[in-house]
Amino acid sequence: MAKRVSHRDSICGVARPLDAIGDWWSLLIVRDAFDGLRRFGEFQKSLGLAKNILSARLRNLLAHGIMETVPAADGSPYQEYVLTEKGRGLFPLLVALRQWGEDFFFEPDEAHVLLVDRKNGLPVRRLELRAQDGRVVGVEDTMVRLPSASAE
Amino acid sequence: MAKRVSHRDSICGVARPLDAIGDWWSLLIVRDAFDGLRRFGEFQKSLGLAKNILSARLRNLLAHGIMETVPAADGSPYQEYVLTEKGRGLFPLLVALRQWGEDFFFEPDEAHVLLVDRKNGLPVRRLELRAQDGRVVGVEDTMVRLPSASAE
DNA sequence: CCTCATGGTTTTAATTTGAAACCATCGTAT
DNA sequence: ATACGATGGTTTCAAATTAAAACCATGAGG
Repeated sequence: MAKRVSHRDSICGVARPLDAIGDWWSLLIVRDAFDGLRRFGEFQKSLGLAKNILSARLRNLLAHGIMETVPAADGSPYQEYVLTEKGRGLFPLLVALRQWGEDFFFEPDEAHVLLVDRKNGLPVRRLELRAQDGRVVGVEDTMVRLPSASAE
Repeated sequence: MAKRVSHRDSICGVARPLDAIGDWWSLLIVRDAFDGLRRFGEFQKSLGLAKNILSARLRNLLAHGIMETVPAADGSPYQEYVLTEKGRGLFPLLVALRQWGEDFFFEPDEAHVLLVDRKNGLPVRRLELRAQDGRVVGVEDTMVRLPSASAE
């Protein structure tokens, strides 16, 4: 599961997380978890993937501390899979993925699910990256800075 | 390359984009492209992946309209790979991934690259999702709404 | 007990990945 | 012209991963 990571990536902040969720299914499992799914069978039914693969993915998500198992819930003797704090931290990423998908993978008039404010049912705004002073910044306004103390 | 997508996913807005960038390398290529890399050899050197794999990934990114080739630049007879509008649309997603990585994949004192405001060198703020009225909303404040007209 | 539902693991085949070798094109020096 | 190195790939083949299906374990209900 763990892939070798090149030099630059060890401190890059992008490659490391990809090791945890960088495959097709893991993010979909997390999304389903956000939608309230908890049981092995629910995930399998929703995603339609082989049970061994789901098993492996859940194991990986558990190993990375993105999900955890909780003993019961409705009295059944099985366990449930729920997001940890770390897993819930993926919310902005999923929103970003969803908004990108809406922008470029659907026809303007094509129906798709919408992320809405639970309070009033209105769609949420677009994600915006802001600088310390509050300016909205895009790619061209930012740069990456390497850590001052040269590690490695 | 194209994976079968279950019913719910066809309109979900998350699964579709994953088909385009849902593997380990593609996002790293895009990140490198944001960092200014353009040439086949540059990507290969930076990422340290096999040439055939890089070739396949670039082909896929081209096919999905995330990158495009431009004929020259510095006079050399080769082509360069640059992000399209669609590709640049991945910026928020990469920021989200990076911020999640910073939060959970590095020790508090561990060195890592930082995304900073080009204007003054200060780190950017965290991504925040806001409702129409400007409230910052989290997972629990939102829900997904299926399209009213039942498609399929 | 027998049987069913749930939640997996094992087995086996197909696909994907990766390393290395090979090849094509252009620019340059001879 | 022609050898040669740099760049940008493709082909080949072994190894790892994924997927489908069969199998197994546990507890609940009859």
